[in-house]
Amino acid sequence: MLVHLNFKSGVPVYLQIVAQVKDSAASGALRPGDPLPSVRALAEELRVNRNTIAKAYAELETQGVLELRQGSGCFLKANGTSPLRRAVRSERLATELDSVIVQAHHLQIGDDELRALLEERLTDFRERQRQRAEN
Amino acid sequence: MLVHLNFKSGVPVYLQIVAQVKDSAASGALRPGDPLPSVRALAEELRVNRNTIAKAYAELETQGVLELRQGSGCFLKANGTSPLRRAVRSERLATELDSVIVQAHHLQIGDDELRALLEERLTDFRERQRQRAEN
Amino acid sequence: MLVHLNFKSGVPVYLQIVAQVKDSAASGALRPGDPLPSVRALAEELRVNRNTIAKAYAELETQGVLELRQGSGCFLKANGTSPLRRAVRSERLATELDSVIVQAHHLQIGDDELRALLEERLTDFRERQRQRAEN
Amino acid sequence: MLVHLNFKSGVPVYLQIVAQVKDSAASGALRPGDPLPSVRALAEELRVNRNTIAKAYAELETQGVLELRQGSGCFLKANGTSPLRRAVRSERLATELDSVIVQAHHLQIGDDELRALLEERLTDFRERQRQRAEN
DNA sequence: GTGGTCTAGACCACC
DNA sequence: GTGGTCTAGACCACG
Repeated sequence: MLVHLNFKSGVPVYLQIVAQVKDSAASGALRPGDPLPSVRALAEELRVNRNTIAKAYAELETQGVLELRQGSGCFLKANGTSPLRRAVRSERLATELDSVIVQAHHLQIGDDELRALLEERLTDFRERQRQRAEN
Repeated sequence: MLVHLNFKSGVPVYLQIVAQVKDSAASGALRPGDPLPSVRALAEELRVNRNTIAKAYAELETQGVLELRQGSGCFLKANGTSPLRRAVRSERLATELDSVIVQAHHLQIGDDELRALLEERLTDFRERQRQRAEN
Repeated sequence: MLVHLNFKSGVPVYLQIVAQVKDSAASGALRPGDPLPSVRALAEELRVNRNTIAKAYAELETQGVLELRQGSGCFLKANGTSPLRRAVRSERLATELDSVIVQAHHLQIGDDELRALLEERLTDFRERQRQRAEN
Repeated sequence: MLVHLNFKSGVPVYLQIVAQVKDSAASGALRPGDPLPSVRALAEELRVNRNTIAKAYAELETQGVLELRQGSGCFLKANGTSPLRRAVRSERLATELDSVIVQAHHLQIGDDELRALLEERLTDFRERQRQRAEN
């Protein structure tokens, strides 16, 4: 699992988690039957209260995205949301990219610098993924 | 002024206003020196309390986007007035980029596709700016 | 915490609180990481509305003096975290110095006497800091 | 006349004017019978509404500091405030200097830089005085 | 008319 | 318990 939280966006943390799990399910990154991290594990990873994770998982369960099985953990349900077409997935990202571009304008950051920053963060991200895989 | 609010998103109303004014300023829909609707007028238009608008405008003032003058009103500031250090500005954008990268990961969108999408949105943004400039 | 309010001065209450917290932080009466009274507690102590305290604390957060954590409270940040550009910082201080110079002019206090007074207050300030450090 | 306004201090502008005129009178910088600038002249100089100046002058008149003579202008009254002793005058400035020092601490501006900044502003001030005298 | 401050009291998200 | 947001309505300073 890989969740990135923004504590200052005003979006409730548990909804950020819900959205990211649903995205993973819709895109096929998570497949039916896949296990999710336990509440306490994810809470520790994200440095967030367990109640917050529990709330997100509960919300995901009522939405039929996952299934909580007592004692054995938490799994992605088979009849999840219908997988998103490639175009739809791009569209979602485009909205966020637009917001980044506006922000760059106000911070007086030019296009080239923005591209360079993207490369930097991508490299950083891949590095973190590798470390995660080794553990 | 064109501000559209989503009361169900969970995003604070005042932050929605901040984002949309910044967007208008960045795209050129609003130009430096342009007056914005008065606190009272916008509050009435959006059917929101005066204090909520005041909070949004105050936030925009601290971000250097607009200038509030007692008794006279509210005006768009010239760009290039960000009071932040360069390093801080990059850092802020990096946080947003990280969030985009994680979402791309959840949506199973690869690095190359992400780069291409950024170029597409940048082109689009510059195009919109040019159109505004011509009017 | 020791905050004293003057309701007749015409200075907004929330700014009086901001100034006094900054003073405590600068002199060492408050140390990095120290918890501040909760919004509710300080509001009750000062017999002021909760919103007023919240506004003061929010201002102090944007100035990099404290950190507000949802559900956990309010803590003094380490110094050296001013998010402003060096040039902007000098400019802010210059404005205050100009005001001092004009007041000196009105009080018929010459440049040399002003310099001497600055040295006296600086010595005094460093002395107070040292005393705090020893405790 | 030389008045320096701080529009963001939260202190009403008219009270800032009142205080500075009273200081000049108390220190002897202004003497009984001295003329003050007309309402409209001072309003123009300070880029402030004439009502604001009128309010300050009215306040000063009720406090017995000055006298408004119809058609001929505005003059400092003879039985003004008692002149301040040197020690008292220094004390007033000390309070403002303390606030500057605290501000410098938060802006991470060291003692030497502060001294340099004071010299710069003093030079600037004397320069402006000379220009004023030439007109 | 403008924005700024403050109060009183409500509801929410989070620990 | 914590801080964050929002409403409703009051008063002030300023143009």
